[in-house]
Amino acid sequence: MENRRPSSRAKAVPARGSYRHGDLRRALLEAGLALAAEGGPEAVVLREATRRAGVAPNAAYRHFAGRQDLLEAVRRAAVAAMAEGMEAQMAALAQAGDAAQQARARLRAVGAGYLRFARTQTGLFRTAFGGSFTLASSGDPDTAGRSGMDPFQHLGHALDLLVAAGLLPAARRPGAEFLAWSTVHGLALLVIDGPLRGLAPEQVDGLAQRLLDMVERGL
Amino acid sequence: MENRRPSSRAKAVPARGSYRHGDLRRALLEAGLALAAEGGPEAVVLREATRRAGVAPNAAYRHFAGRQDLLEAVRRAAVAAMAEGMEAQMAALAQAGDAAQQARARLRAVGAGYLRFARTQTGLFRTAFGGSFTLASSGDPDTAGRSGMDPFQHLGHALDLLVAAGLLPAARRPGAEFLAWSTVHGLALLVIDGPLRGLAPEQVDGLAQRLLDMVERGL
DNA sequence: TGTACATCAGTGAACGCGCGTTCACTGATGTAC
DNA sequence: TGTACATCAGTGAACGCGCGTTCACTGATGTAC
Repeated sequence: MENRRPSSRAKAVPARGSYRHGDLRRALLEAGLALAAEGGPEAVVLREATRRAGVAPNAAYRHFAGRQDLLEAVRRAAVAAMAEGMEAQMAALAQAGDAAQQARARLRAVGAGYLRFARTQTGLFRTAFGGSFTLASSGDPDTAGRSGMDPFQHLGHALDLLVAAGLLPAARRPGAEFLAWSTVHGLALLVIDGPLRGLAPEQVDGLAQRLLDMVERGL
Repeated sequence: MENRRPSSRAKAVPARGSYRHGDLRRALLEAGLALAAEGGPEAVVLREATRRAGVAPNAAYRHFAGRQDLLEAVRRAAVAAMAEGMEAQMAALAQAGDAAQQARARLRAVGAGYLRFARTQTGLFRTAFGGSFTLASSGDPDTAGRSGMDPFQHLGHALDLLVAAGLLPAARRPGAEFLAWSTVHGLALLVIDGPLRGLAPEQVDGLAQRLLDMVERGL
């Protein structure tokens, strides 16, 4: 089952293979993601990524400007992974109920998806949102899930639906994403890095539900 | 104005001076705090602390087991500094109003103190609560402010007053500190490390007020 | 179809960096007699 | 009060570490003729 040489460009399946390695850029990115998943952003180490890709350390410089550049690419991919986690959570939603019920369920799914991702993919979460980070410029495909939306856009959309359903006064809509985000972000960090570290998943879920109740009531 | 030799133990003022340096442990701790204030926890570097104390690198090992031990001491001191920030915020409170008004004002002061500390002492905040951290064992004097309470105890106390004033159903009291903390912690991080980084202090205050409104209403 | 050439992905070796930490020491102090 | 001794805070030199990054290279590929 050895690789045949591509006649001109071929191999067909990967959009754009590179010459020697096949697709070193992708391999490095995936190694970086694995490192991030294992140990968070500071574990994304150039030399280790090249090691895992089976390549000399400096080969990375053909595809990334340096360590920082690789880390940034990994970060975007981690954000996209979070978006997909949220989408999975929303897909599991019942389609029943009126617009109001659906809007509320959607907002909760966004929050629950955030927390679930933080809990189950802690390394990636810390890479995406753990340290210094900025909002992706809207529409960056690297940070979007399958739906084409990034996590922040999902949150904004859920809040828009809440307004449309008459559950959130339009006057309170501006900036509401930051209030909701703060809340859930804070709990996520308390759970993964803070004093709530040891909590059983069910206990975390309980807290999360109360927190989301609080947001709904308070918003 | 040269130092006279102490006759037996003397120098009197510092509780327990060490022999050669005067009080190297304290000097290292303070250098560590300065480093943390400038660059957060990862800036707390043993060699640099000794450099600032004017001492050989390995001298630190007379007073700390190693880098981790120094960092931990710095962390506790940073937590205590936050407690004092909260206390300052509470001291500025009007004593007027009934118990209900006072209880609410107190909770807001705790939250506002937290956010203010995060904004004005970012490096120390990140050292205290930025990475992995655990709750101090209750009553640890190293993490307490002048009042003898640490930040978490201040929050708990404010919530107790809220219950006493009849503003928070006792049934909802258990775990409420984690909900309130999450909320404020999340906003703090969004402001210092996240997408809200560029915001003017007044805008942050505006968001903070809305957030605290939300907590009060939602709790 | 066949040969000469240009491209550029990956190589191999080496750098300087600052870090935390260990070792055997030295010399000012406090204490026993 | 005066001398001998023990203590132990701080010294000086050195370590190994893995990192990111640079250099001049090599050799498989794609392309021009």
